[in-house]
Amino acid sequence: MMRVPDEVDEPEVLDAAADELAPDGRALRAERRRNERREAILVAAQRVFRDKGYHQASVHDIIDDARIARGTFYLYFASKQEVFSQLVDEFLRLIRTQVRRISLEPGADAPLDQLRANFRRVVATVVEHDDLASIILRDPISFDEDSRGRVDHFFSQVLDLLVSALRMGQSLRLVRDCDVHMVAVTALGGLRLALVHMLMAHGDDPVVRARERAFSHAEAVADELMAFFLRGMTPAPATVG
Amino acid sequence: MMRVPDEVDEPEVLDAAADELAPDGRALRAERRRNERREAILVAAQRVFRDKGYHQASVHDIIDDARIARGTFYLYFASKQEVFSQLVDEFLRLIRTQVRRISLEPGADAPLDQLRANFRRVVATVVEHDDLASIILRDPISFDEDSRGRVDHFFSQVLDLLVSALRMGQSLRLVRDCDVHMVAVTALGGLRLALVHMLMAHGDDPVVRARERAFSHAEAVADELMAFFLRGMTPAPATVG
Amino acid sequence: MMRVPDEVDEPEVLDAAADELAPDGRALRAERRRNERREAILVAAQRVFRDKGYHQASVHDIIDDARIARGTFYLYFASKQEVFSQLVDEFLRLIRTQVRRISLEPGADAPLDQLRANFRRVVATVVEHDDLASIILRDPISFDEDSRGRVDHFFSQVLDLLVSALRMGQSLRLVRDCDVHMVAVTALGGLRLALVHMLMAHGDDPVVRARERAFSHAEAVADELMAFFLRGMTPAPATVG
Amino acid sequence: MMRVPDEVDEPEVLDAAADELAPDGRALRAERRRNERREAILVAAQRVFRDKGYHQASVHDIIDDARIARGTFYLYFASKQEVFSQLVDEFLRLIRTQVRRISLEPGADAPLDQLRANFRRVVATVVEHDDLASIILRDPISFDEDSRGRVDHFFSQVLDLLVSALRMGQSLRLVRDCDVHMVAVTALGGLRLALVHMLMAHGDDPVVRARERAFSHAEAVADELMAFFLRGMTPAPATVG
DNA sequence: CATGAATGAGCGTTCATTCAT
DNA sequence: GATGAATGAACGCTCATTCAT
Repeated sequence: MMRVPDEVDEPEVLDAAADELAPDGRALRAERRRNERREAILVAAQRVFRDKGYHQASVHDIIDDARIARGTFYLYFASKQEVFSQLVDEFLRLIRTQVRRISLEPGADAPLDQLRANFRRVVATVVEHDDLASIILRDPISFDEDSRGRVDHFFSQVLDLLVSALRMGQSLRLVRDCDVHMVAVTALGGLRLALVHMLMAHGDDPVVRARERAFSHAEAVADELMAFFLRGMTPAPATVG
Repeated sequence: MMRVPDEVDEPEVLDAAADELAPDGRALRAERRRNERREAILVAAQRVFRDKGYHQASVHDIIDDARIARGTFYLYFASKQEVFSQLVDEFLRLIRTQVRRISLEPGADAPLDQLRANFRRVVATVVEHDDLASIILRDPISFDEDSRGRVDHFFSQVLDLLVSALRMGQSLRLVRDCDVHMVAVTALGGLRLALVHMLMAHGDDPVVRARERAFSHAEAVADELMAFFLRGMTPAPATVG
Repeated sequence: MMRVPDEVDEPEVLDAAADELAPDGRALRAERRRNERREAILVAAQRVFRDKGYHQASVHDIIDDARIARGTFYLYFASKQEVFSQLVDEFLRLIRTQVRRISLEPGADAPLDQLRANFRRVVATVVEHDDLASIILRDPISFDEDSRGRVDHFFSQVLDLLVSALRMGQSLRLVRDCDVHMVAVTALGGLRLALVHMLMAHGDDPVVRARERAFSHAEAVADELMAFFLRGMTPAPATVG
Repeated sequence: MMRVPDEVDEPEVLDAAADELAPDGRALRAERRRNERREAILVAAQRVFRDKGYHQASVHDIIDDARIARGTFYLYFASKQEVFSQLVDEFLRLIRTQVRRISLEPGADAPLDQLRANFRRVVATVVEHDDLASIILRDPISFDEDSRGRVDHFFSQVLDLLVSALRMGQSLRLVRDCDVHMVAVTALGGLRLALVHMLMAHGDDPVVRARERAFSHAEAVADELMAFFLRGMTPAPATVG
């Protein structure tokens, strides 16, 4: 989380410098202010989209929350669609960086440990970025067409990942004989709804929090999910995991 | 104001009587046409709501699809909300009639057979009413408030049912020690997404149908779902189911 | 009020007979039913227009009240405007027949007695036809253009009558030196609002009836109006009236 | 998250301060333009409501008259009802400030002089705000429910005022024995219609102006009204007024 | 003759986007 | 760069009138 501001921003600063030839503190500050403003709009939009969904959210809601003028919004984003699209992309990027292919290299951790680590990272990321996650875990029917496409594509990538993992598991005799596509879909659905409930457990409404307290501990959610996926409901001992 | 009593009113009385006691072909046909039209609007609305969600669907879309005038829509339904609400209610009713509590009476079928029968009935109903099911399986954030309430209530009833079934299973040593709420939520999420994919497998787009062909056989879906819920992914033999 | 039905309707019956050449009981009854139906619609329309005004009243309200089908309404009247127009005309005709020019012929009653008789007849007619009167006493801004024109014309005729009566009164030294047009307008306005309150006193709302009980006796209203118009508020004795 | 405190925010603070403490010409001009626009809409709405009444007037009429876009109307007023309501309230306020209770204090003017002053002020206000007055003098049946309530309440207050004034007049032997409620209503009705005709005399239609030229001089109208109310039509000398 | 289903222009209102200041 | 007034297409809904039965 700690970062040295100047280094990260440098490339942008250089671009700006090219315009002026003599970059002084003013340009730097202007650039930084621009980024802050942009970020503030994204944060406001996050809250609004989480609460209302894409179509029901209005630009009015966003600029109200961000305390900026209507026109200012359009200085930073070309449209309501664009700001939503960027939020979606940011979250997809976040999740993608948390999921790593399971390595079967000799020195690697046990596959199930790698799987558990993936689960835990995803769950932690969802909790950390709860607003974004709430948006993406929704049915994309309520998105604009572009974002719907990207989210659908993301989840189909996730499914592909799961399917290939299951196939590998089957070849290793770690996974039983089953329709891997169906199992992948079902597991993803279970994961998604469990994550939604976990977000409720971290929400503001105390009644909902109480109802969903089973989901309040993120790591426990991750582990219980894994246990369920691996062993189902029955008490027969699973030798793995 | 004084009037000589005469037979002036008789024909009317007879007419009215004829209307009520012996409806002729005309009235019958009118009634049937009315019902057909109403049904046609419901079907059109189903398609539109399935494709766009509640808020994004416009009355214009529905009347275009149904090929009727604006006013005609309002002859049959008081509002866009009402037609949506009726679709939602109809589907919830359909599903509720297909799910039966598992009986532990001496003469009853084995609990797992009863469970499997429930699964199969639900899956079959979903396939049979694919448009309605597509609507209800969505995130209710895109519904009107009333319908959202009813759907949320329905799914929370389903969860309650699952939780109590799991508890009973635990007391019978049929279900392992686990967080029943979390398992119930995860199973429901898995079921829901699997049903969504099954609906894709029954849709019109041949590309999608090919991709989802694993879900094309409804009964197989039901059975595989049950197997996954009961035994998870691992090959350890489950003695039950 | 008592009338022999057959005689009054005869001319119309003959018309119908011309069509058929052999008028039997059927044609007679049909004609009578037609008139009754027409009258029923007018009565229903009266109630509706009284309660809602012209533009706010809908054809739906009228056919609901008359318990007929939409189409039936248009069999008897070409439009909502026409039925309103006929109600207006009927009331104007009623009032016109009650107001008679004051005669100065040697054998005639005293002018003030004639005037009082006019007042009383008008007030009695308004009470008797309270629904119609309620409609016409309203501001004609809420009428259709045609009816507004006719009502405006009617009241301007009334004003002309008043003005000429006042001029005559002045020539007879019965009326003081004043702007007769202004006095006529003011008197008419007073009369109209008093009549409106009298109608309230005859309405259904018991609270309103109680508030307006000063207006409950029609003849007293007529006499008090005349007294006010002739003598104003001051106690100076008027030798006339 | 760690940030080196710097002067990044200062310019904003200064800007904000400049906005609030020393509004420049731009802000002032914007404010003025805003008020002008708002006023223009009110004026257009006045004309439209005067010509058509509340229900028959459409937002389309108003924005056409004001030569603005649909959306612009709703920038300044929340609804058609609100703009009407504001016009009504403004006029009621105007009139209320012109009517003062008659003082019987030793040093006060003669009661009849105070009464005449009230009449003249009201008449002058009506002439000055002819459009608003035209609206309010109409039958409130054509208003929205809220405004109808306020106007009805206003006129019932006026009646109460008249009734109590008449009662006081009776106790002072300045008013003859009569039904004060009925006299009050009749006087109010006379006043209202006289004002309506006075507004016609100040309207644009030259034919109407000619017909109503008796009402063209506002003060004369006020005085003639008072004379009529006090003395009626008869020539018997009234010692008062 | 009576019916009531069907029509579509019109209503009041919202909101994403533009642009002069 | 920031503003917010202005825009107008689109929304859900109403209602006077028509017409096949």
